[in-house]
This record gives sequence, structure tokens and C-alpha cells, in this order.
Amino acid sequence: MPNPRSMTVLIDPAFSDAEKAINNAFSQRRTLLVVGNCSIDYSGRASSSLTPGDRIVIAKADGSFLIHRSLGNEPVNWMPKGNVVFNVQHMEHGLEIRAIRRKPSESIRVSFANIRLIAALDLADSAEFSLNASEQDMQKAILLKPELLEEGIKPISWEKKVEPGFIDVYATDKQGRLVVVEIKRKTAGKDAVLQLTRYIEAIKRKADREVRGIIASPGIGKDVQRLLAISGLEFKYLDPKKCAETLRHTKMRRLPEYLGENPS
Amino acid sequence: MPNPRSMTVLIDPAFSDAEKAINNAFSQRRTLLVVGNCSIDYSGRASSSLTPGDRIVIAKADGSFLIHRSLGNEPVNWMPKGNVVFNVQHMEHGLEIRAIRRKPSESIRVSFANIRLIAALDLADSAEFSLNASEQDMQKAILLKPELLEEGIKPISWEKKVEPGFIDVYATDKQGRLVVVEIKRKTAGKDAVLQLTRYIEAIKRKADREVRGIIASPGIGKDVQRLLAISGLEFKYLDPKKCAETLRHTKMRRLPEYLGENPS
DNA sequence: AATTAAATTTCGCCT
DNA sequence: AGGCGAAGTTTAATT
Repeated sequence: MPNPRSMTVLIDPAFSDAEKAINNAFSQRRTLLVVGNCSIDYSGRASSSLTPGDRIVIAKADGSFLIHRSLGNEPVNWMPKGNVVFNVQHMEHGLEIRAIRRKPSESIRVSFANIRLIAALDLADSAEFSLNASEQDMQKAILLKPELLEEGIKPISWEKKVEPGFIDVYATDKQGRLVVVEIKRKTAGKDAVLQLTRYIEAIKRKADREVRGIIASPGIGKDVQRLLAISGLEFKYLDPKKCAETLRHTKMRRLPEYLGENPS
Repeated sequence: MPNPRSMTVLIDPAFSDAEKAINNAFSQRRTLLVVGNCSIDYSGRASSSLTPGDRIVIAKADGSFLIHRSLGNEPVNWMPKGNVVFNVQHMEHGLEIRAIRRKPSESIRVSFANIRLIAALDLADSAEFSLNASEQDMQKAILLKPELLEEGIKPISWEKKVEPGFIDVYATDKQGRLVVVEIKRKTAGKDAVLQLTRYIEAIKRKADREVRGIIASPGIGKDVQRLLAISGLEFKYLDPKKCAETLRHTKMRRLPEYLGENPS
């Protein structure tokens, strides 16, 4: 018994059977998969029509609706989740599936002249999707290979505790100045600048030295860039993908001797 | 015999059978559909991982690769067509499907712990997708709402017969000059300019008045633009989508009184 | 709720 | 082949 979850599959069903199965799938909030020859009409934000052909139709429990042709990455017609109602009807010459939603008001009608396969599925999937590299990966990459940031940078510590929080990477540059690095996995926003500013002020209160502030991220907003310049801070482009690669290539290496195993 | 095209369906197959069926599907360039419990790793433009769960996997003949979860409009992982190679392997504890492409270099590995459904499909689909509004819709929109074109335009007739053919929209502008409008649903080419030129010459032969010529389309070629300028004609950007929207919002309204029910 | 910005954007068209 | 711009973009984050 490999599958605790139930699944209903019909091959080349009669329209009457298909209608029942599809209705069941909808009322049970199952994922519906239909393959068959159909024509499609869409009306809503735009409108479109597609004469008959074999397609794959997927109706999900949240209202997401997808129709795929034999080629191409993107669905030829679709409907995003949100206020979507599905409905099926056995017509004179075929079977119609409709997806209707309000706000924005739109509807798709799929008219099947022929159905080859129906599957009603309970897809058990509670896994969380994780997009790498994480911010932590980026931090590790910088610690292992500081030249990713700038030639001559030497990390002193990471996750250094200061008044407002924790500094991602704390370092010195070639000229011996202190460097505070704030890492963002995505495009840096104003919040990143604010954070960095607070860290630097905290450092300056303790050490009466010149302190540089660097935001390391794959991008930065246009106006954030201005804010950064005004605040006398710097931006360094850092690609999460490149960080991941760096980690992969150096993961067996230990941290440099001047860094202990634990953050200071 | 409802289906001239062949289709292979396996329900809860053994991995060895699954491997054969999938290999066949790949070598025969069929559309492959797999439902089962799998984990996914992606590495390429970014990288991601997803722990096990039930998903729908679609591999198309052009290399398009899609993995859908139970919810959401968009695939959790995917690969666009282009230099993609599929491959399948029966492992110790399951079955792996790989999609690999170069330029950009990326790969997806789908590791099935369990397969519930396999379908290998020949999707016969030669239909052409048509996104409305049609040229006719654009014409209607202009007639209903001439300000789409220009403030003060007053349509006189549509599909007006002249020597070389039919004028899409015939009108007067604010200054009382005659206006000939040529509508194109897509980017206008030299043919549109030629057509328009001929219509204008035909009108000028009859009416000894100043005549303007306007091409209304969602775009125009760079060199066509030059040709247009040389010919003393004009281009007006007109969005088919906006036209469709205009029609939707005004479809119950009748044509203005100065226009009859039939073209002149 | 509306606005803005990013996306493994994809896709088509043009150079 | 590379670059630009639009999309029924979608989606997440922010105001």
C-alpha cells in the first residue's frame, strides 16, 4: 500500500462519468488533472480564444487554474487563485469546465470534445521551499573569502553584539579602518541602511576610529542608493549564487586562524 | 475509438517500469506527466531545495520542465525550453528525473520516493492562439471613443469604400480636416503606410481639402516611422488591450447618433 | 487596500 | 546571438 492518500484515475471516460468525477474533485477540494482535446475561451483583463487541441488542464484547491499546451514553459491560459469558483457541465457535444472569479472579473471556459485522462489527487505536501543561498550562506562566504567584498579586508568577528543588534560581519580594511558589513540576500531597502547606520554609531561610541559601513547585497534600490551616499556608506554588489558556489568550492576549508570557531 | 493518438498511463508503477516508461516518453519526444512524492534540488541561476511532498511534474518535448505543488499558480521549480536534456535513473531507493541545460547552466533533480501516476502523451495541438482585441475591436473602440485617437476627432464613417479598398475609420478633426485612419493590431509595417497613402490619394482626388493620415497601432517599425514622416503621415499609439477594455466598459452604449448602424 | 519592486521572471521582436 | 520591452505578467513587501 504505497499510497495512503486516495487518487481517482479515469482513462478515456464517458462525459457523464467525467462530469461526476470532476464534480467530486471540486467538492472534495482535490487537485484535478484533465488531459483532452478542448477549445478555450478567456475573457477578463483581456480576452482570448483557442481552437481545439490536446491540452493539460490543472485545477488546484486554492483556485489556481492552469492550461498547458504541448510546448512552452507558460500556460496558454490560466487563472490565479483568489475568489475563483470552478464548475463543470456535461453539454450536448462535450463537457465544459469553467473557472470564474470576481475582482478582477474574469472567466475561462474549457470545452472538451474529448477526454483522455482524468486524475483527482490528494497532494500531501507540507514541505517548506528554501531558496539558496541564504543570508547565512553569504555571511559564511564572506568570512571564508573576504576578497569577495574587497581586497585586503580582514574579518574580526561575526554576529558581533552591539547596542542595536548583531553585526553580520565586523572587519578591518587594508588601511586598518573598522568595517561594518550588513548583508542582505535580496535587494537592500531603506531598513538595511538604517540598521547599518545604527551599528556604526554604536561602534563609534566605543572606538574613536574611522568606521566604514558596507551593505553587501545583490542589489539596492535607486533612492536607497542616494540615502546611502548621503549617509556616507557604501554598497558592494554580492551575488548569493556566487556565494553558494564559493561555499561549495571551499566548504572543506576551515575558517582562517585569526577567526575562532565562535563569534565574538 | 475516440483517440487516434496514443497514450501510456501507469498507475502506482514499480520504479523499474516507471523508468522504462519515462525513458520511452523522452526518446519519443512525448509530453511526460508524473505525479508522486518527491524531493527537488535546483541549481543554476539560483539554487533551491525542497523536501519530500506530492507534486505534479510535466516535461514537454521542447525541454520545458514544470513542477507544481498542490497550491499556487506558479511552478515551485521549472526550467524554460532551450538546450535542455532530460534523463531518468532508477536509484537504490527511488527514481530520479534530471533536467539539465547549458546556457544558462542549470539543473533540476527530482527524486521520487514514490510514483502514483505516469502518463506519456502525444498532444496534438496545431491551433493558433489569438489574443483579442482584434483589429475590428480596435475599430469599434475608436468609433465609440474617438478620443482614444485624439481629442476632437469625429468619425464620419467606417469601412468607407474608396478606389483601392476600405478605409478603417474616416473622420474629421477639431479643425475640420479630413482624417483617414488605418488600424493595425500589431506593429505597423511598410504595407500599412502604402495602404494609407493610397487611401489618402483617393480621397484627395474627390475632395479638394486637407487630408490627414493616421496609422493607429500598438507599435511601428523604426524605418517605417521614417517612411511615415517622409510621407507626411502620422502614427498614433493604440493599445489593443485598452481598446478591449474600452469595449467592455461601453459595450452597452450605442454608437453616437452621427453614425448610422451601417458604414457608409 | 493600494503601490512598488523584484523575479531562477518568460517571451517575443529587433538589431 | 544579444539586448530591449511588454506581460491577462505573478508575487512579495511596503505604505
